Amino acid sequence: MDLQLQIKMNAKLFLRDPEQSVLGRSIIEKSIYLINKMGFEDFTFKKLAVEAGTTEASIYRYFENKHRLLTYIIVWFWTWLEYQLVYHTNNVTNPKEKIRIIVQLVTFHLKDEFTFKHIDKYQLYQIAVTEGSKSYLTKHVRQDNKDQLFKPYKDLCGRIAAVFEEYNPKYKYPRSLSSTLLEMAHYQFFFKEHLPSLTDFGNDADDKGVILFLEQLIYSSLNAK
Amino acid sequence: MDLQLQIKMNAKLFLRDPEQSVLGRSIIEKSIYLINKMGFEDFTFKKLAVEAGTTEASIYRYFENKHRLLTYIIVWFWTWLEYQLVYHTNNVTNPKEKIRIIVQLVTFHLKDEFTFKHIDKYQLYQIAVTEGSKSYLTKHVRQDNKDQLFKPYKDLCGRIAAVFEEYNPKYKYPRSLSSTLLEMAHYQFFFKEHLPSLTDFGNDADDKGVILFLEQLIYSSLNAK
DNA sequence: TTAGTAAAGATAGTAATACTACCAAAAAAG
DNA sequence: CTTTTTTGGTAGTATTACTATCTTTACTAA
Repeated sequence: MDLQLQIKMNAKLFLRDPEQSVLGRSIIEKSIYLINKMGFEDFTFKKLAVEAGTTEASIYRYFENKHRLLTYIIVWFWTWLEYQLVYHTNNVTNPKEKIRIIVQLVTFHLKDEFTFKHIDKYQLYQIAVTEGSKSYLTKHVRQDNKDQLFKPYKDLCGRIAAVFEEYNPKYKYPRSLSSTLLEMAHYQFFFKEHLPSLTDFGNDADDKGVILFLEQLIYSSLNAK
Repeated sequence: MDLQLQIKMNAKLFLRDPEQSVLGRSIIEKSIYLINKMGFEDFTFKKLAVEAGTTEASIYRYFENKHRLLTYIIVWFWTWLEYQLVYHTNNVTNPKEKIRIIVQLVTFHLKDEFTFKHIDKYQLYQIAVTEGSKSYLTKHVRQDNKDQLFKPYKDLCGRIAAVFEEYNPKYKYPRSLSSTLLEMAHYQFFFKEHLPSLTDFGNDADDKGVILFLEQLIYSSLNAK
């Protein structure tokens, strides 16, 4: 099965909707490739224009600046994560099973039925790990938040928090535990790869250790009296 | 009591040691002021030169580029945190009391006896919260790590992990729990201020909720069987 | 069929940024 | 005291981050 899904994005994220044209989709595709390859700091609209076979001016017709483009792709990723969460927990009643699925999802270990011609989800995941927090760690975070740019992240966080509350209605920090899970899924993975002594998984070939740590963190916190 | 302390920095962090000259110390002082005021993205060496009453070229004699300067002040902060940790837990034997001190320290709620003429520690703490992770979330993190730039962060993480192990020698993830604490102390604080629905402390006037959450997270994880 | 309109491309230009090369003054060392 | 080293100042370049304008292409609707 090859399901098609169109992710609807907040119109404030772009000047012209990149989903609606060949050039727009190419801009997204090549951004993901380039940001992942060279890092957000070295990524420029000039390089993107060359890669996409167009000009800087044309890219500026879609996105105000490179930070908005980063926010666009990161928000796309969060929105996709929320879709996946809903899709995979739809018929699941046991909150313990839901939590298992959530951890698999945020560590990118869940099989995904959806495909997007112009979006390489694994590359996008890697960008989310390394560059994701840069989308909100800015001085304009409050204005961006007012413009609802981070709604998909907050919705995802809220949905995971609701599962935590379902598991233990008396637990006092469902949202903070949820944002901790979301951030740490990325950070522990980054640390494991690049700064291994900040983790206990330095020599591991796979991500099982990270997953076990996250599960231990969640369950011990939710089960504590 | 007004204790003096000279923090020794890895020589790879600078081209010329800023601690050794009036201009150097002014560069550090004004960087902290400007990065905190305008955010790292809008901070430039030109603006810093104007603020410090010098020229761009003079600043380039001290630091290769603005990212290195950010790394310098963030690493300084980590080093200071480790000094504080050692200083405040020196005569403490009870690991539970040590953990209480650690949480107070990483949330910046511990009284500090040391002063530095040119470093405003509260401003530096705010930079650590918002810009800290940008020092290592780069494509050159591996080379920087080889150059030992992040040693103070790893040492701090290791020291906290050692306390966790002291509290429970059988606990399997002391380092990951330590890096989780260090990151989340900053992130929960940032979220509380700017994206409150990612936390459970949106309406709180103080940081008590964040502190209780972090303690609950640590103790439930360390106490779980 | 053709006139209208919107998207995309081409070209050029500006201000700021990131950095380098080189020069001058002061301090320290022999 | 002269020489060398340190330190700061001046001036430049390439790149980046945009903006403006004009032409071409493409689709759209009378």
